[in-house]
Amino acid sequence: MASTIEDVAQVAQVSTATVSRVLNQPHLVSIQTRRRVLDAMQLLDYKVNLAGRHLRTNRTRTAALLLPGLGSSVISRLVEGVEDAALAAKYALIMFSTRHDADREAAYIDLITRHRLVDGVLCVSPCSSLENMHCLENDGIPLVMCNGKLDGVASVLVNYSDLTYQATEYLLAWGHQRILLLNWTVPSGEVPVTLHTITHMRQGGFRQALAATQAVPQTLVVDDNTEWQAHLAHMLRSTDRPTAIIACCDKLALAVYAVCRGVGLRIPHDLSVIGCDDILVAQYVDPPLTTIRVPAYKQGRLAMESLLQAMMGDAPEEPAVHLLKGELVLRDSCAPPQQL
Amino acid sequence: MASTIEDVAQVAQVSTATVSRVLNQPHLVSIQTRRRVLDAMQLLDYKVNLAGRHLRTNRTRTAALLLPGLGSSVISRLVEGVEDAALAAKYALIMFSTRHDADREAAYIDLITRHRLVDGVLCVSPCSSLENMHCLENDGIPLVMCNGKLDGVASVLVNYSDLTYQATEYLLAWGHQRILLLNWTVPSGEVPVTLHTITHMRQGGFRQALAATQAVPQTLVVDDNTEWQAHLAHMLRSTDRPTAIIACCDKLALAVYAVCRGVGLRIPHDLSVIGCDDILVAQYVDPPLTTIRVPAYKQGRLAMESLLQAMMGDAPEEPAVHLLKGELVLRDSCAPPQQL
DNA sequence: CTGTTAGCGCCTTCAG
DNA sequence: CTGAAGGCGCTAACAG
Repeated sequence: MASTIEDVAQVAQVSTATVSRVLNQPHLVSIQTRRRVLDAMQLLDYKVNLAGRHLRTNRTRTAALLLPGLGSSVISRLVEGVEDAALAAKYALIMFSTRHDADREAAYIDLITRHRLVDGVLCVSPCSSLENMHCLENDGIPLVMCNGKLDGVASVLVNYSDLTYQATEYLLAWGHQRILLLNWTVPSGEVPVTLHTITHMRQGGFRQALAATQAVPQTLVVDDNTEWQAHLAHMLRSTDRPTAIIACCDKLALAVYAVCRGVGLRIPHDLSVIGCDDILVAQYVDPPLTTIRVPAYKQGRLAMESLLQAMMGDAPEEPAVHLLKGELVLRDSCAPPQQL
Repeated sequence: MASTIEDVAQVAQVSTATVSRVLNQPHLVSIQTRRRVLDAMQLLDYKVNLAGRHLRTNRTRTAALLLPGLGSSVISRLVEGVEDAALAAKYALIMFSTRHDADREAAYIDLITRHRLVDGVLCVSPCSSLENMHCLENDGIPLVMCNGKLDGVASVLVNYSDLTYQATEYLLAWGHQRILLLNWTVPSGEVPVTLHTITHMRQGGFRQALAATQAVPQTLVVDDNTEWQAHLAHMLRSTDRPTAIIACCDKLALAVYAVCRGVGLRIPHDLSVIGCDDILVAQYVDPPLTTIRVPAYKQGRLAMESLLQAMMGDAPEEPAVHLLKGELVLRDSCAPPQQL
């Protein structure tokens, strides 16, 4: 059916070793021979059989990409970075999206380790337990993380701590005293703190900025369901309501917009709002949303490059940890607090 | 290093053939032997080497997923459907996102065909030329398309024609006479019409709905750049401006919101707007956006199931073409046209 | 620069 | 129900 190097060798009147060399170390083959081999390949419409190569080399040139989910613009840009780096090195990507489900993530990791179908794993915002990650470690499969940190594992982090600090400072500078942080819930169970860096970094930066002031940090935890919206509406109706909100993503920030309309508060006059991610529509809404922009593409690219290094075998002794900067994008959703 | 079936066979005191059977046709092995083999596997922490299996079976149990891009909620739900179907059948997915770039898509297809690294290809909203697709066909690699149609190729389509028809009817029923369709541009070059089904279906449904009326169909083509926004602003300032707009996605619809604010028109009083995709924020904006919701998860699931069938070898004679229904989600962005 | 050779790990007939 | 044996396509020594 499909032609093999043997067929090519026969047509080109050379040995299979030479054909293989043309494929992998062309500089070791004389121009004339190379030409003959390439012609034969074209003639036979030859295609390398990767299974054979993988079996022989014991490497698949494939990496697994473990994502928390798709459909977020940040993730998608991150993936583009990963993809570009992988393709430049001729690596393929097998994708798994866990949809923020720890069980699913565990199942995927099990699948990966049980089948040895990849040379390395790139894990973005891991949500499952520590054991799973160590499972990979122990198997000697190179691992790099984005937005998560584990001892001895290379990772590329965005400094959400500093960004949230900046956002909070920005609001403080405008005189806000009652600022609310709208943050994700941390999955329950004995999940290691180190994994959930974003949520904790955010919290940390927020607290740190407020520590030097009289302002009291308020936090509202957001679950999957929509109860938090009713809760927020209730808070916003009270007399000592927050005058500013920092949301952990733009979608949430825009949900706050809707809650405000329901309650009769106007942004930014009655309430300042800061989002995160800088999604496209953030600039279209009324008022345009002040938000945090994150170097997602760069993050993905760096992470993949780091993983490639590890897969190539020349991993640095001390696993690298990158900490990337983001920026606050000022638009019109913040203003001084109203005098009550 | 890693243990093989040979190691397992030795420990379990059986032949490698038996170990292989335990892996693939356990019912052919006696309970006792099976037990012994499984114990040995556990003891040795045995993992199948897929490369060996692939080489032997000449199948990789892997499918390629060719996406136009990530970061759209529709795509992400579609991918979830694909993923669920694939995993249920124990197939892995290799992902490629073309970012609406025909060259990139062609490169990916070349990669796929040149390496034979997948058993089948699932192509979503293809953007490159016909040849590439036939390239796959000719290679005998099973192919299924989403939102694109090619002769002899199975596909799963959403009936955007009908949906746009419905949306137009809805606006007509409210008395609109000057309706504008905001549609994507069709890539230039000798790109086959059959590929760009969504764009054309939309156009078709729109024209069809207006054909029975005196209303004149207007279309504005949206490019990657933002010039169209200035153009739209200009149109909206004219005396015979459109009184309603159908946008080909919610992001665009929300961009229209912003243009309206710039021009001083109010939605829905001065202008009715209908979007497409029902992104999360569509319900948060002011006014909540009337939009088209599409069964993306189901589409992905069906497409993958269809591809699995083909990869299993029992493809139907006549490649299946599914046509899925969507629905119009009524919110508050439409109203009767203002009396001028 | 090129050829010979020996497997990589697995599945699958064919016998028993 | 189980075992023996061959080979899938490729690469990497080792010779020449």
